[in-house]
Amino acid sequence: MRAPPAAAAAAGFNSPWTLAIRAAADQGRPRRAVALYLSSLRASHRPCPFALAAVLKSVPRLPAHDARPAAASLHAHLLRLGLLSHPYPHAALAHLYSRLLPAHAPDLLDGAPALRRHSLLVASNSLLASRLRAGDIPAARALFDTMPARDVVSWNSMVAGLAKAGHLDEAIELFGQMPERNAASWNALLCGFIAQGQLARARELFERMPVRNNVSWITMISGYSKAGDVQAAADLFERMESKDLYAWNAMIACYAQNGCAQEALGIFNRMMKPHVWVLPNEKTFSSVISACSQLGDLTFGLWVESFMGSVGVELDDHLRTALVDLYTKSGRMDRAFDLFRGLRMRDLVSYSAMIVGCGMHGKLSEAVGLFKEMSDAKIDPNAVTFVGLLSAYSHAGLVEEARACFASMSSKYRINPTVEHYTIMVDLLGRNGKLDEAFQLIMQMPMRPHASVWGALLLACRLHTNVELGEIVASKCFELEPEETGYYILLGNIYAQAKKWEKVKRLRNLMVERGLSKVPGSSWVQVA
DNA sequence: GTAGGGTTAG
Repeated sequence: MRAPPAAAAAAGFNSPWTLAIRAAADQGRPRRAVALYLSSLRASHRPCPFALAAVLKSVPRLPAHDARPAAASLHAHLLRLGLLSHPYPHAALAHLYSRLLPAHAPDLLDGAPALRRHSLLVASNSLLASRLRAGDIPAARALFDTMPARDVVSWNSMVAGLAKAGHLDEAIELFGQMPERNAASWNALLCGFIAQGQLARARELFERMPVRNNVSWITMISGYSKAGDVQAAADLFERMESKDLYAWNAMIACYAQNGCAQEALGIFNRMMKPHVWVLPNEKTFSSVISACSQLGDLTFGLWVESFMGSVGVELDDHLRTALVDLYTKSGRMDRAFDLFRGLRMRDLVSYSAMIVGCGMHGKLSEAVGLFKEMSDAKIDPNAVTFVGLLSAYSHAGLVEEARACFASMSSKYRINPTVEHYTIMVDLLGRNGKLDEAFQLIMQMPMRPHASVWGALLLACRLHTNVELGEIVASKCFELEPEETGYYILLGNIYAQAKKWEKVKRLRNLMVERGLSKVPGSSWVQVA
């Protein structure tokens, strides 16, 4: 933490209230920061400009719909108190508006108070950051080159901005020229390597950085997480000395996003232990709910929902969407619809979650209605949306509609069908007796057909007792998943239905030969 | 006060 300029080192800069508010803002607990500020007002009758500056810092971290009203009321509050021209709250407010309404960013430099040198530097840094956030590297560069003074924050912003925009060489060059470096400077480079997918290089840098802070660790952990290296992420997490909320959230998200739902809940439980006890926030619960959904653990999900209320976490749109996903997967469609209707803003993710849910539960007209509503709202669908829509048609057995929908993906929406879309189509065509068309579709797939695609067709061959195609398809399945006995059973069922007892016997011998014999014999004839 | 970390969908 930079010391305040001598003149500003007035009482209040490091008062307990200010420190607590600043800490809450830095820990990503904006609501707590606001609550603390309100308490500070009640506790002392003299409002403190430094406390105000600290609370303003937390406003951009509030949920989007709360940030603007909060900014407006704090602005009015400043005016009423006559503190608008105090350099600290003024700079904080200017910065805040630059984040919420970036178009107004140039206003940052015509300050209401006569800006002293250091305040001018802070304001310039805000403007620089705002140009970098907008991705306008030339404008940022121009400002950086003409700034009368630069401090480590200016350099850090520039290095981070260049690195994230993919100009790694320039970032490294600038980093080399820095007159002074702190942990954030190293983090800026680290972040750049990770953004470019250079994990090994990032790790090397991480290991030889002279200073590391929690941000460095978490940047590295989430880098591994995005690269799917869960083990590397977990190893780093365990090595961390003081795990803050961001660290716990990063690890829970890592597990949840990489399909390790059980482990995600395990980490959450650890953080809830009395001797650890870190107060969770919205991000924590997003990942936890996603893990519950993957596990289909409705009971735990319901507990989480009520627990959120008890720790004062508000149900925002992200959380609602995560819950929509959980409830649709658990078959609680009414509850899911209620949550969906309560969204402040419906977006691609929430529409897709709901459409997929409708698809899973055969609610065709709802799925189609939602898709239309979403198109009317000018929200472009993505591959997930079509998984939902296609499975809705598939459930209803509407071959013609599904074909048209599938074709429109690439022709109208420029979305390449994935294995999953092909699987749904193959399953639908197959179940409706269009075995040849399904087979042709698999042959046309631009990617390598996964066993599940062939498996869907094999199921259809059983349904329609097609021995000839069934044998071809089964051989593909055996090849792709040699350990999976289910395909042998399906083929056996086809033979049995066709009364090809000789083939049944030969298949059983084949299974014994391949060491797959521990299958109850009864399942062969069950369907016959 | 300005830089830097975690965010939901099949």
